[in-house]
Amino acid sequence: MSLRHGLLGLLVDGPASGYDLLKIFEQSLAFVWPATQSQLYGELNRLADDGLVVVSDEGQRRRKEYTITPAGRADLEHWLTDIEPNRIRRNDAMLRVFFLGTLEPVQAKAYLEREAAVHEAFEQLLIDQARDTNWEAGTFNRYGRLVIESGIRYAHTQGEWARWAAGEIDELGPPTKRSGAS
Amino acid sequence: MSLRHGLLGLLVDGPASGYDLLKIFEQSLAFVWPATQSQLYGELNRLADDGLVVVSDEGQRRRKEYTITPAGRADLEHWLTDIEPNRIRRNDAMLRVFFLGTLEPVQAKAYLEREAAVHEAFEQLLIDQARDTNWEAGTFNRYGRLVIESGIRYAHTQGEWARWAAGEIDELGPPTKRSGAS
DNA sequence: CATGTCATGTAATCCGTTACATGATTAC
DNA sequence: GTAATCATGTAACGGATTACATGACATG
Repeated sequence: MSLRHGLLGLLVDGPASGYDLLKIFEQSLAFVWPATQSQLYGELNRLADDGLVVVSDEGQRRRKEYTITPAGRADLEHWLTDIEPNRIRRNDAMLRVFFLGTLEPVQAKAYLEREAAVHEAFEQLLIDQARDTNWEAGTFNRYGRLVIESGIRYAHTQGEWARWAAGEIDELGPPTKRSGAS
Repeated sequence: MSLRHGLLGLLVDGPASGYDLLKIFEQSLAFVWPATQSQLYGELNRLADDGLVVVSDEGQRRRKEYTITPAGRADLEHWLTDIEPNRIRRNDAMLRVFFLGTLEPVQAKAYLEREAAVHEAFEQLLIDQARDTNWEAGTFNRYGRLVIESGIRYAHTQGEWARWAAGEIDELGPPTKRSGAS
């Protein structure tokens, strides 16, 4: 139900169309909660069915403008204060690390160095974005700054970790092959 | 396709049943890639259909022991070296931070302090687990140590971030309510 | 009048979760 | 003999991804 509440949260800042919300999603929420166009339009219709938003205006080009209702605001607040966040954090890149021992050490090391490079680049991207954003405008952006700071710290430690881990490979030595050889 | 390759990776360490693999998943891979019993048994059958594993033995109590095939090993290696990891990291807890401005500052602060506490507790849990594990046994565990170290660093920085963010709330001031009030 | 952008929707498929169902063996 | 553990499977449902489809308006 996170997409649903993501949309409600954006609508607190004012009425918007699905198209508007999609653009905002892509620029801001996408790194913590990506959503496709399909999913977003579907969810808006369901929110309207449930009375958490209303179509407050129909503009040109079939545009439907949605406004959050009091019920929607209540639901958002309930979500924020009473529902435990889902702590499940799937991490494809980290899953692979478990199995690096099945590769030659050179390749395992290459994998970790690539990870380091990716995180370092991403950190720089976030730093640039933080610098170029006007943090004054709107509640939403003010808290967005906290989120981007978390992203920067995350990318930084992951980069550091990957560099350290790449160094550890030499000490771990060659793979032990069970079942097949031995 | 991560569950699939997680299973293949575990089977490199030797033949195992679905039941065995489920236990290993729960203890080790679960924090980076949780899987349910249902999903796991289903995927093993699909792996067998695709010739990446074979049923090498049928034991008591309907137990089926799976062994990875050369094709399975090749597929695992291909995944590890040629396929870019999926970088999408959905984060329910962080999504909420975008919308903390819709709450009273006291509540926003409470949310972040709770986050800090959760991460600090989790960090301690991982530190204890790292201390109590025998890191000598098997390739798998040796790389598992790198993963757990990453978890410790992640939990640590997230905890630090949440404490810092809680402190920032005072400076961000009261929420600006658009659409409804104003 | 053709192309681009604004704007919304549907359908197929995949992955993951929850719940249910059942059988075989061991330990008390 | 009954409870616990080992062991595997199915069915229903929901969320996410991809692809496809279409319409309306603006610009050159």
